[in-house]
Amino acid sequence: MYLYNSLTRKKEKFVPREQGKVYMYVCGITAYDLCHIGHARAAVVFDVLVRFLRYLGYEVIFARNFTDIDDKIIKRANELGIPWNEVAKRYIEAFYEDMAKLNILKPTFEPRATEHIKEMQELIQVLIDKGYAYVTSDGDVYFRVRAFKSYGKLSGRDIEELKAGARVEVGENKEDPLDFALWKSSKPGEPWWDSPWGRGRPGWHIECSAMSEKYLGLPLDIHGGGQDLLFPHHENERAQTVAARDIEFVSYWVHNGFVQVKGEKMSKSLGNFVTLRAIYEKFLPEVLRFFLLTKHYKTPLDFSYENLEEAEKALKKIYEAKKAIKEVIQSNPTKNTPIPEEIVNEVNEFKEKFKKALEDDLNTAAALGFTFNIVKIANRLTQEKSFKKSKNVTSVLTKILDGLNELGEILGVFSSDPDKFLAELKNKKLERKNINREEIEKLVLERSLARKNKDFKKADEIRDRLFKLGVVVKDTPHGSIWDVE
RNA sequence: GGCGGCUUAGCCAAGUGGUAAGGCAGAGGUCUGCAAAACCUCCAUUCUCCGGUUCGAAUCCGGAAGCCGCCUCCA
Repeated sequence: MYLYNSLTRKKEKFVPREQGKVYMYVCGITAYDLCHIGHARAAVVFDVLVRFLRYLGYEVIFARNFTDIDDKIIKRANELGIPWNEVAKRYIEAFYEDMAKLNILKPTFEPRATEHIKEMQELIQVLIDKGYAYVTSDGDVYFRVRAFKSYGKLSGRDIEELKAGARVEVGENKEDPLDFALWKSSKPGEPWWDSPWGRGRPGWHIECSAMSEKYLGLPLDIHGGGQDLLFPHHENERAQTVAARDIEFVSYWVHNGFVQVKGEKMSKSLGNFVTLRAIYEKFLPEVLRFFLLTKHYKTPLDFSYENLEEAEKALKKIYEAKKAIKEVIQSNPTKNTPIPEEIVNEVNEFKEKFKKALEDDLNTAAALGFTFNIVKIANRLTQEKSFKKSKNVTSVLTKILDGLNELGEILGVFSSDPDKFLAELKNKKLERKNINREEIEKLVLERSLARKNKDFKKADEIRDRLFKLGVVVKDTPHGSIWDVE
């Protein structure tokens, strides 16, 4: 397995600290609002990484945190007129619902910041004792950035240049503008915890350092998150842990690229975000997941409903091939037809190629390319008369189907039952395009009757009508079937 | 301004020195009452541009242009 490591800015061979085990941490959400596609991308990317590492035989111990106390949560609570912990609870629940639909596996640990105040305080105390942090007269605690020599190493920043852009907020009492908060004294009306430095609450960065170490030990094999977390969040996490423990924090830093809309980053501040719930109203979650995997995880991914529809078509193509395979296998063919060698070879190589692509810095786009190659072969075997009545073809098809299911399980897509998926997809598209099912079925029946009576003129008229409604009819030996365009 | 990234067909997108995967759209054919789906064939002599290294470059080096991100909360 090779991974691009943000720390070294190189693709590197992945070697975990303990043989056969991977300790992985990913920054989760701050629970103050609904998740959008950007959150989904991060979740899917690291979910696939976990699944693939497990497929390779590693035991993966995976922690993903919830930031459940933070300025934004307090702000949101004031807006909604409910307690801050209610805000966190509400959005954590929403997160679970949205992620379950996306087929994201549950991490081994899901630590919450508010449940680890003690661990954070202990870590802060170590930093104070070692001279890496200081307490102000207001009861805030700051990290002394200049005391930490390799600050900026992860994000490739120069401390002098950072200084030029650094700002000091009103009321802050820092030694240096670069210093960041480890502990913030509470203002009236804000939640607080007791601490050696007075009542207050933790800064954002310290939770990840404290919780990742507690659950996974050091150094973490993999630390993931969105590219936007690289600076300052991850840089600060690294500073805290390295300064306190005198050991490198993370072996492999992995950052996923942004989801963009018309070339711009999708974000709260730009207001161009699309929530997962909005997507789910129109598309199956699996379609979104598939879409998110069509591009390499590091590069920006442009979101549009057109692109989602393309992903939907592509995914449908795989499921239709699976459905056809199932049907041929169930028909118990008896003949024996020689299968061209190149087909046999390609089927045999499929899994290996797919795996190679994922081993190369999780190249899901390339893996999907190989998937379509095999889909094409499967279609040929199920559609061509000479093949589809053959017994030996069935064994090849079984191999393809098993392969698709096995590999689909890594990506978390196209591994469901095809009939189930296609039925759900049809419903979703009917809903999306506002098509009345009864009306369509009535027309299709009418047309079938007309065809039976060889009244092709009427049949074609009805077909045109259906087409205008957004429905395509296909005539098969077993009768007419229809689908949403 | 500093740092980083990107630019491959009408669109989406792989490809990190050996002669351009895949998907969508499009054209022709097989099948079909006609269609649809599927299959077969075709669809980038060329990878933003200009130089260079090399037997050989989309891939390496230098330069230019355009776009994007981070530098403040953000997946």
